Amino acid sequence: MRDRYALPPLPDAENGVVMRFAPNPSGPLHLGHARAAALNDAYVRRYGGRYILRIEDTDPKRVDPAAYETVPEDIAWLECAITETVFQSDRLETYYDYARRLIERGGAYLCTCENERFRELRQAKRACPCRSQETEESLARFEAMLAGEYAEGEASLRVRTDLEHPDPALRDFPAFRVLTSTLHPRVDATVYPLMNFSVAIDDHLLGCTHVIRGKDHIANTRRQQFIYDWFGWTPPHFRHYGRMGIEGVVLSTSEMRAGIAEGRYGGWDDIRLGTLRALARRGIRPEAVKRSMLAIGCGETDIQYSWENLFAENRQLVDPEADRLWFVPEPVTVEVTGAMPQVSRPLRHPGDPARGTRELGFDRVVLVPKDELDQDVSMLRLKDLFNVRMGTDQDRTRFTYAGDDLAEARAAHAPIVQWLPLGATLPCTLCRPEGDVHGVCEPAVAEKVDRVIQFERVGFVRVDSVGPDGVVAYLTHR
RNA sequence: GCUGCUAUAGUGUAGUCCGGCCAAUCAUGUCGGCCUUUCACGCCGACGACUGGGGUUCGAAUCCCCAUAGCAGCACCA
Repeated sequence: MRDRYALPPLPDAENGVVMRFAPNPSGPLHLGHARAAALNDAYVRRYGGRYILRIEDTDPKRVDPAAYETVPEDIAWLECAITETVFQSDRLETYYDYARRLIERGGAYLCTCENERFRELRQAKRACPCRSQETEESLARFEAMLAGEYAEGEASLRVRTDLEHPDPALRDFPAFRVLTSTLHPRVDATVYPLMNFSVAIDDHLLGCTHVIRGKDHIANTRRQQFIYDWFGWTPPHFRHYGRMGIEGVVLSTSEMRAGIAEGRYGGWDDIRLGTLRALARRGIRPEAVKRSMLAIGCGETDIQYSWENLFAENRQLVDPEADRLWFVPEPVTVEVTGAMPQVSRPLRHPGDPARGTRELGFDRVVLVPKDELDQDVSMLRLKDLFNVRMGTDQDRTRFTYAGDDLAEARAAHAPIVQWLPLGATLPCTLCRPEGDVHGVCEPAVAEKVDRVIQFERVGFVRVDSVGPDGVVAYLTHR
């Protein structure tokens, strides 16, 4: 039987691979990044080799300095087997050097045409005047560009491709531009390579054998091919997967940033966001994220992924480990008559009795979920305690002890309900994407900060914090 | 508009290269049942798809053509 997480084999991979995950440091990583990171990671683990984290920070306008911290953190959380980290901003001299070599080979020229003018010419499949310049002149003008003799927008180094190419996007695309209006947080530069140039140079120099990335890069792959051709290099094997959306979630860093700035979201780990930090905060395991991404694979079809699939992966991981505890949402105080004080000892985990029990003392008054009282039943089973008959006394619900026999409760189709003693509880807020629920929980929940537990009959939650106002927990999923 | 890619159940996915073993795989979901002092887990069962139309062929999810739909690119972003 086929492994659900198995990926198709890669060509020429038998002797190991060199792959890379190359994000733009513009913010924390999200599910979209996770797909690329997980796919590449899985192949490196399968074939052995190197896995490069390459920070693509050649556009200072798109660099968020904080991301130099958050991106490696996020990738570590995802447990990807990164073997080395490379910053493109450290490699500017290398790119300049290869630019000179490309010019010498006749593969690039320095263009000083106005943008709009160039676009018109390109559309018409016509060469711009700069295209015919001598190699020497291109070289000299490129040095002048590096020396700061051109202002922003005045010059760019273009790769000589094919003016007749049916796709105008591939005709003489730019490789370098001048950028002085925005300072780079890490380096002092005025000339930056464009993505297609730095990526082609780096993939070759770092020895990348296979590249897996989104299909939004298909045109870039063709552009990069021209660079490989000029240098006589063999390109890596490429594979492009389709666009992925997730129901109800924004996977755009800029949109998330705007939402945070406007106060619509509490931060990058707001549980309504698709960032890895938000998933972590909800109690989604990195392994569940990776498995989901591997199950999706690298098909070229666009997909609308469903949370259900991710949740199912996570539930499988979390269920055997999560201790069971009780949370009573919207608690109602009810007096129980006819029963002696006693101690109930529910199991910490029904599948693993060895983990022991916790103690809940019953003494006349209990807190039960409000919703349970609205049901059209006359009998209730207080879980791990006894049966009660529901009655009312002056508009208030009252319980009367109705025996210990579980079979009787089943026969009467009595709901089995979690409860808590009046005294020994902690206030608890359960945060869900649809809104918060207030209630009380067992005091033992306070020992579970940062862990995923199951609130029985409610769902899995991650205990986020314990403060003076009680416990804050996030609903992971049911 | 131009250039290109893709199209299997509610969702994701296998099968498509090399046509028959596919009345189409697996997971998830929904419903029902069993188990159970949780509405969880586990187990059993049911539901549910080859975008449409032509063609080639003894035979098409698979090959060809057309249509339709979606997506990507057409940035001095990555």
